[in-house]
Amino acid sequence: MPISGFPEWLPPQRIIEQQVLDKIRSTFELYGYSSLETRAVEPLDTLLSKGETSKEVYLLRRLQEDDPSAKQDDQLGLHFDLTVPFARFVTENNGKLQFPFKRYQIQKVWRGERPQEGRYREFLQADIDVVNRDTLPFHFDTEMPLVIGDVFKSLPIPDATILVNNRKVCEGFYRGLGLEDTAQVLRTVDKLDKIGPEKVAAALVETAGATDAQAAACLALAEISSTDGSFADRVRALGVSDPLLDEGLGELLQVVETAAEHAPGLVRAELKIARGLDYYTGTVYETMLQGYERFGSITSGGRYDNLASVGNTRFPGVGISIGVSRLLGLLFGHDALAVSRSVPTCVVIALAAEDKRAESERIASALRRRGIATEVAPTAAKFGKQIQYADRRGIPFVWFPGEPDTVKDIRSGEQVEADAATWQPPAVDLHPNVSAR
RNA sequence: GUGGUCGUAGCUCAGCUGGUAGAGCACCGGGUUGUGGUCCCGGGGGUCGCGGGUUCAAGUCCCGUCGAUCACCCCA
Repeated sequence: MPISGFPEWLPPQRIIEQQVLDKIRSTFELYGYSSLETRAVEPLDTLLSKGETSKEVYLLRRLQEDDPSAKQDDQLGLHFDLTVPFARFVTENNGKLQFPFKRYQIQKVWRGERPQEGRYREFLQADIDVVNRDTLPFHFDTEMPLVIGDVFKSLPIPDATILVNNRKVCEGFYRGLGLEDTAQVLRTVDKLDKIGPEKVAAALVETAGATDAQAAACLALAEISSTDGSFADRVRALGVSDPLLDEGLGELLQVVETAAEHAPGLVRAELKIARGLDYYTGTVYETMLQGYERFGSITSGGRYDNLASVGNTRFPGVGISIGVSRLLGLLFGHDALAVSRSVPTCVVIALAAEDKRAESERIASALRRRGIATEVAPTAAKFGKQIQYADRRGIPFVWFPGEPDTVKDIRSGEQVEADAATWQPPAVDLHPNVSAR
């Protein structure tokens, strides 16, 4: 029986997932990120320390616990993202790490929310972060979208757009406007797509103490969107001035312009996005997959200047995380990915009779020694059945022992003489191929 | 966590106002004493998600529960 929110894939889907993970991993490493794995659990107060009290955290409990109601101090919870555990890890090991520290982490995370399509309670995230001691140069903020863009380019998936904003722009703008509760304004404006400008304006007046004019200005800011640097002029044209606003605009401009040079069309400044996690202090990212916009962001992250510290030393960071399970779940659900075979096997060695198994196994060994995934037919059934065994699984070759041996490409029907010591399948057939459907 | 919709063979679905289950595809076997994908013939497979209730009788009505999905919340 399935458990709600805990998806499990079938073998062909798992082949796709592993190849996707291989691409993600190799791309991360191309940019110099080191792999890290942290434990699944963190002390509850670590998980909740950054004000994420609304998070649905799964708790860990022993069956034989003496008194479940007592000892809440050292309560453990499953992590709900990879950034908070990473920040904890950095502070814990700061003496052994070299900064700036670039790491990637591909692990399961857990959130006790109501599942829907593309929303799970247990899911895989692929996360990169850069952390430095004291201050982190801003150019790392511009690197994040480039890494993600390269990952997506290497995968057979629809085009994606990375939406970028900067909290300093919003906070500076709101403050320059005379609104003090910038967090509340941000939360309200974030609902723009859902409830529309009229309701957002009304809510701003009601909950954030805005005047009609202030509310209108907030909406005007939220409407701004561009794939080049023109957004900055449009913001300035709104006539609000504030040092933080200027700083934010400069940063956002760098992200957009860097992306425009290295990956045209990938990034768009979108001044209405906010991102839920409230530890972000500057740049924020989210990603829309073309054709899947209604399922929300498949990648998100941002800059956090205050997440980690030891004594009075700060460890600011910036990171972004790919929602691997969401991405795959959506694509699987829409039958958008195909794989050339459902098993790793490249060659099936036919078996003429059960007492010839040793001979077939010798051929299989010879092929395996040279890296060709090979299995011997499970029974000495009629050759037609053995070919069918391969065909059902999408295995491209069937090998017939004989004098001489022959190998048949069952897609074309072509059968040629072959020597197990030298025969090589076409490179594309060595492993299952994942493609868009 | 709150509310709505849905849940019949592996898959897609049929089953009228309640009378104890069917099709196509898939699968297995045979025609084809041994190199498949066509065709023909035959076959297996369903506690109608699960539990309870109403009724002489429930796939069909009611309640609960689990699962899928949608909205809210939140977010990958």
